[in-house]
Amino acid sequence: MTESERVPAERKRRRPTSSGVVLSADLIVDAARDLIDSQGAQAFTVRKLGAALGADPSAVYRYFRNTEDLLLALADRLIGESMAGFGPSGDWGADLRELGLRAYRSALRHPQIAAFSTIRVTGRPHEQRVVDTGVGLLLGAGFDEATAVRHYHALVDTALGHAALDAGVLRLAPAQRAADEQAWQDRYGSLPADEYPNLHRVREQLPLMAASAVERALDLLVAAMRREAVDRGAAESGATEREAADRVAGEGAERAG
Amino acid sequence: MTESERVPAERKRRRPTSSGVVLSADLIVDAARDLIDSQGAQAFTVRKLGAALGADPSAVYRYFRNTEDLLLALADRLIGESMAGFGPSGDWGADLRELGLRAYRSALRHPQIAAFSTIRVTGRPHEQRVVDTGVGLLLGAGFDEATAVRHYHALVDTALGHAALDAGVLRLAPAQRAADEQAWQDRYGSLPADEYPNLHRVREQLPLMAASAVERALDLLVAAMRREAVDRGAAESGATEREAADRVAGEGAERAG
DNA sequence: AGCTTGTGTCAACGGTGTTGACGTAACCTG
DNA sequence: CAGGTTACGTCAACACCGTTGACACAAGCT
Repeated sequence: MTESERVPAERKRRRPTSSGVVLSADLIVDAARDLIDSQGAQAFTVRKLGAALGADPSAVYRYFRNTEDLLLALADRLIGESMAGFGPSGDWGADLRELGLRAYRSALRHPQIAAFSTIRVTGRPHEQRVVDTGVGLLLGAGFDEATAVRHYHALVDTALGHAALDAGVLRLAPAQRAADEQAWQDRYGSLPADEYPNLHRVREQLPLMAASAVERALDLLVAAMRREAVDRGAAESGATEREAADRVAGEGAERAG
Repeated sequence: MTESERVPAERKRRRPTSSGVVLSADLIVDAARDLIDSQGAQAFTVRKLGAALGADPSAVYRYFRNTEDLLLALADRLIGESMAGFGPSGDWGADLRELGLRAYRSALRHPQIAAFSTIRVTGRPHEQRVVDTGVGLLLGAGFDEATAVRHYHALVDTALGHAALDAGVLRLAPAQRAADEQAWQDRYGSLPADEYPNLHRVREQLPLMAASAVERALDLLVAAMRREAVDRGAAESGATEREAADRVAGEGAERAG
């Protein structure tokens, strides 16, 4: 885990800090996550991290090249956590939806990280595991390699994109969020029917926009993929489909351990 | 435009700076955009902005409360620019796709701005115009009010979400981007077939993931909406039941507060 | 002409990430 | 059990950052 330390070799000389803590890459990642969770996103600082660890801030640089490197390691850990306990149900469409939702939720749980690091391909083990699973679901559904990759990409990026979007709302201070919402209602609440006829017509439905659209977007994506799979299945014979699905299911069970 | 100045009143005493430039909110927004466009996102700094303007950095605070206020004003301008020249073609699906793509492109054109400003509802005229147009397209396609709002929301948020995602890549310096891509290929290029069977199988298609998935996602969304519209048209009487079910299902996904 | 005051400038504060030098303690060798 | 290497924690410093309060001055009004 957390492979990209500054010095990739295993550590032997584990000297405790002045406060007695024995540092490690994992411990630092833990502290970073706790800091972000408890203090809020903008409270994350190398100096505060050092204080939370009971160590000099610069000690972090013995383990990570820079803060971004550290945040990437944190992002990968979150990916792993979000997928804990996930196992294919047999319905590839529902599984893909679940996969996207899990990515969304975990990204959203840590707004700062979501807005900053879901944008990067971490390329780390947890991420690779998820990609393998997701692509496997689509291959099992009968899509060819290129289409499976493209559809997986569209689905996951959509989930993460919504997360990045919604994370921004969470990053706002509560007071400002309330003010924003009020301003929104003020502006959209009373619309001139002649100038904005469509907005006027749907004015009673506009509060629907306050909720995240991620589930709806995922539903639509999966629906489109399902339809496409059915069309493909009608054209060819669906014999291969069941075999591949079995392969995916077996792999998911193995991952849990 | 640019409404949220520190002092909303119109300015009268326009004293030139030491370098002879006469400041204004618009001029500052212009300079900020030029700076971001030319120097890159992370080059944006109040101090550098001051230098680019030929003024003391603190002069900016006579026009905007803080940097975020300034960037919001900039975001507002971009919304207007992105929709310039848009006109419905008659194919509502294609128009919706175009609407989403325009939102995506304009957000992406200024990565730094996209990363944080797509999260805010500006509630200003430009935005209202876009919402009215998009909802109108869906109403014209035969969707009821609630569905039109929800589908518009899903489409636009997906486009903006992808923009926020892809903007992160653009925010990286070119050298780092290349290094990232190389690292990505190294990690995903040679994966053990036994551990990652699906990734191994699609390994030749993985470069497809380097490109943005926004068009593919929009295509899938529009395809799903088209299919739904056809179904609704075919069985007009059964619409009410499905609608009620939708409303119940949609209530679970509120943004966390 | 004189007064008010808006506005540009200056200096400063308290932060930030990051680095290079340094000492010391932990491990390896003998 | 002694000595040497050196990894790693610490310290001080650098170059930035956003933001603010005091100040000077010129624009505009009376």
